[in-house]
Amino acid sequence: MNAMNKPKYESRAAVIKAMAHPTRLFIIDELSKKERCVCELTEMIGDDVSTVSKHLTVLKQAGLVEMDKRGLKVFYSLKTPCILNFFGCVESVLKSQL
Amino acid sequence: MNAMNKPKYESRAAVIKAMAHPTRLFIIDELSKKERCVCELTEMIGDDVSTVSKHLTVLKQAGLVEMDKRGLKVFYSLKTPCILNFFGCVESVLKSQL
DNA sequence: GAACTATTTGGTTATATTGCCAAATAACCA
DNA sequence: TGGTTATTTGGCAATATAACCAAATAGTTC
Repeated sequence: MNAMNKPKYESRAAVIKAMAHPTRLFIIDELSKKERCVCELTEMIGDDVSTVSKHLTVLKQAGLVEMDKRGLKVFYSLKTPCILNFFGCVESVLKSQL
Repeated sequence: MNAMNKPKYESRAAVIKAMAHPTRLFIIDELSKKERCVCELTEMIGDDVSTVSKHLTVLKQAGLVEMDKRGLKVFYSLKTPCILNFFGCVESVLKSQL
């Protein structure tokens, strides 16, 4: 017996998994204010550029951000602002923990 | 330079990570309809009971579900229904992928 | 074309997650 | 007490993730 529609939950999980990292949540928060190039995000985060670049790739693959190359720089922006509504709920989960 | 408030994003990521698995998303969906015992969820999912039990532990630790032991059975229920609002946004991300 | 800057890709290592089986625990019933 | 059912826990193997460094790529400028 398997009442679970796997593909449906697998595709949802892929999107949510892409958000499930502190650095990527920070990036989402930051991009909700304005677009940013990789160099700016790297400066703010303090990790190696290659690490930040890989996080951005994960977010892009999930369809959460999009990129725009202008000259040497690549600017990333938030594609789906509705995910921001979610953070309020996450905060309430955290508060209910205490 | 590190402009990222790490603890804030780490605690948020912990909650989101708990959701980031197809089986756990299914459980959340199911519990949004009504409480369920481990045996019912296991039957629907089709994995080993121990696997389902561990998924439930992850959700409980994150503060997303709560349990109520009655006799031999343990009933789990959704503690924070606001996370359901999020799935609509996830679906729109998936649609924008095509 | 050479030098420079910004970003991505490849490779390696360390750590975390998942799923199964077997064994332990807990509550019920005869 | 002994047997049965429901759930959790421990342990193991397979796989996935994350971070760093080094090297490759792409676009600019001289």
